[in-house]
Amino acid sequence: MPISLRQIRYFVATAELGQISQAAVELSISQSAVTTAIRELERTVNLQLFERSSSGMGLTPAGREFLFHAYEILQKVHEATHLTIPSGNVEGRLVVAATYTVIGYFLPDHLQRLQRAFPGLDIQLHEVNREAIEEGLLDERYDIAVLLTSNVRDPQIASETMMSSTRRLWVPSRHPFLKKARVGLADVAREPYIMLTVDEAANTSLSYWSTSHYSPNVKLRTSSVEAVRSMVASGQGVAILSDMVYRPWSLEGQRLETIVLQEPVPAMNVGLAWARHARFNKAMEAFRAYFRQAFHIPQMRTDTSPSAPPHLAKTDGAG
Amino acid sequence: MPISLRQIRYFVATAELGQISQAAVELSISQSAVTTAIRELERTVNLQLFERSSSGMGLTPAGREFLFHAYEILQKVHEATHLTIPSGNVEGRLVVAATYTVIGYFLPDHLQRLQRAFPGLDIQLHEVNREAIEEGLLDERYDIAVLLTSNVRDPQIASETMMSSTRRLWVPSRHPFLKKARVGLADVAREPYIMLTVDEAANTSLSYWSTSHYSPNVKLRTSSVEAVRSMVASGQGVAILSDMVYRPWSLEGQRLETIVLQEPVPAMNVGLAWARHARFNKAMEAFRAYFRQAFHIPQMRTDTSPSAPPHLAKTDGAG
DNA sequence: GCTGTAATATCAAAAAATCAGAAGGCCTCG
DNA sequence: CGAGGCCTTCTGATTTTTTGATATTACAGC
Repeated sequence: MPISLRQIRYFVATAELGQISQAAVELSISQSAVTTAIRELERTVNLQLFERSSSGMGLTPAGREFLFHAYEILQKVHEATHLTIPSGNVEGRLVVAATYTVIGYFLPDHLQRLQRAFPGLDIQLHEVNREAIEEGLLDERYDIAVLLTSNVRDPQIASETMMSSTRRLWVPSRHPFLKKARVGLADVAREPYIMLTVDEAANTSLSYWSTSHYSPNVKLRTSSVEAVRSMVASGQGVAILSDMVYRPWSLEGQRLETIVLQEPVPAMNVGLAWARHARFNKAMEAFRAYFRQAFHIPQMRTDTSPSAPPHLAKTDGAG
Repeated sequence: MPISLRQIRYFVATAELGQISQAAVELSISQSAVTTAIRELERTVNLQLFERSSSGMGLTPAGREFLFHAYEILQKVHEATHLTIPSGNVEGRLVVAATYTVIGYFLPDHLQRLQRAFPGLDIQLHEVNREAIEEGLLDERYDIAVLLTSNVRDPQIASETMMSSTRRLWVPSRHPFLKKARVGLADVAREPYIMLTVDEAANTSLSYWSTSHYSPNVKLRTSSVEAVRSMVASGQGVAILSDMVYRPWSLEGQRLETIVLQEPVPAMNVGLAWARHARFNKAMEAFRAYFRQAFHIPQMRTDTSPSAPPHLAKTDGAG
C-alpha cells in the first residue's frame, strides 16, 4: 500500500513531540488514529521508525533518517501548494548578465522556473563581472542584470534588491558562546573557522574581518554549505553564514544555533540592475515581475507596458 | 483541505498521458475518480492546472510548474520509502580526508546521512589535495579518504570506486548533431560550449581536449549544473556532462538530448582510499559500509571486525 | 446541419479508509 | 501494589473515495 501525506504528517508530529498522545492533541484527532497511521507507515516502509517505551516514542536511527526525508517531502508539498504563477505569455529574447557567484548559487532555480513560466522567453545569459555589467547595461548589450546590488557604483544604473540576508554566527549547540552576553569577532577569531567560499563570501568576509583587528582562524575552506553545516554541527568549528542558507528545521543530532554578532556584519543583497535610460519591454517586465513575486515584493501595475517603472520615470522622463 | 499524494499521483498520470481517461486506465481506476481528484486538487491549490478540451487535458503554465514540483515530491517520497539504513551503533572518531571538489559536490549529502545513521560517529573532515591525502593515509594522519579514484598513484594506497559516471555530450533537442551518424570533439569545437567548473571538470576537460587537436569554444563557465542545463536546453550551447547530474524526468520546454562522443571521454570515478597496511576499525567499516550500500555495491560480511577487507588480506597479511 | 465519437463533468450509491471511544496491557514511580 | 501515563487493539460510526451510469461538450465526417 502506498504511503500518504497524512501518515507523514502524523509521523512528524509524533517524532517532534515524542508522544503519540501529545501528537494527537496537536493534530486535534484521537490518539488511536495516530497509532494506526504510524503502525501502517512502519509496515509499508518496512522499517521500525520508533522505539516504544512507557515514556513515549523515541526515534530509531531509521526513524531519524525517515524524519529528515519527511521534512523534505512536506517542504516540497508546501512549495507546490503555494505557487504564485506569473501570468502572461511573453515572447522574445532577453539578454541577462550576471556575476559568477549569482549564476552559481542564486540563479539556477530561478532560471528553471522562468523557463517554465515563460516558455516563449529566450533568456540569453552572460557571465561577466560587475564592471562589465555596468558598462554593458549602458551600452545596451545587456537588457538587465542580476548581481550583488550593494556593489553597484554607476549612478546611471538603477537597481532593485530582491533578497537581503543577514549574516550570523553559527555554532554547535552547547557551545560556550551561547552563554556569553555578547560575542564579537575577537571571540570568533579564537575559534576554528569554517569558511564558505561561495557568493563572494570569502571576499566579503575579508572586508569585514579587516575592519576589525582580527582574522579568522580558518580550519577549512569549502564551497559546500552542507559541509559547513555538518562540520559546525559536529563541533569542528564555527562559521558566519547568511540566512539564505537557512533551513526551516533542525534535526536531532544536527544541533546548530545562531548568534548575532556584536559587530555589524554586512548583509548579502542580491537583486536586479538596469540602465536608468532603458525602456522596459515585455520580456524585461516579465523577468522583473517574476522576481518581485518570487521574493514577495509588492507587485506594481503592469497595465501600460512597455513602460519604465514609476520610480525611474522621475529621473528619466524619456520612458 | 490539505492535498494528498493520491491527488498528486493522479495529477502526474494525467499530465503525462494528456487524458484523464487514459490516466484512469493506467491507474486502474475509474475515470470519474481521477476527474474528482484533479478538480479537488485544483480547488485546494487554487490554480487551474489543466486546459480542458475535447481532445484531453493540456497543462497550463501553472500546471507545468506544479508538475515539476509534483515530480520532486514523488521523488522524495520514493527516496523516503526506500531507505536502506546501515545498522549498528558505531562510536568513535574518524579522520576523513577529501579533495576540494569531492567535499563540494559529492560528500555533503552523504555526510549528513552518515551523521544521522551513526550519531555516535565523530567525523573529522579535512580538505587536502590528492598528494597530501596519499601521504596522510600512509602516515596514519587520516583514516580514510574520499577522492577521484582514477587519480590515485601510490601503490601502497588501496582504493575502491563507489561511483563511476560517464560523460556525454548534451545538446538541445532538434540540434543538427542528433542527425549525424557520429559526433566528435572536432564537431563540438565548432559549437558554443558551456563549461561546468566543478569536480575538476574543467581540468579533466582540458586533458581530453588536449589529446585531441581541438579546443572548446567556451561561451560561459559556470559552477551551476542547473545553469548549464538551462542554457543547453535553450540552445545557447552544448556541454559535456557526467551522468551524475542526470535527472530522471525531462519536462516539456526543457528539451535535452545526450550523444555519446566518438572519442572516448574519461568517466568520473569517485571512491574511497586507504593505506593498504591500515587495520579497519569499526568506524572505518561503518564509513565504508555506508558507501557500499549507498551505491549498491554488494555488502561483505562484517562479522570479524576490526579486520582488513578480504582483498587486502592477499597483499598484506598483517590485518 | 446532422450524427457518431471521444473526451470531461456530474451524481447517487457502494466501497474503502479513517476516526473516535472504550478496553486492555505494559511500564514507572511513589 | 496501586495510580497514572502511555501505546495498542477492537468496534462501530463517519468521512472520503470510487464506481457506474448519465449528462455535456467539442469536433470531424457525411
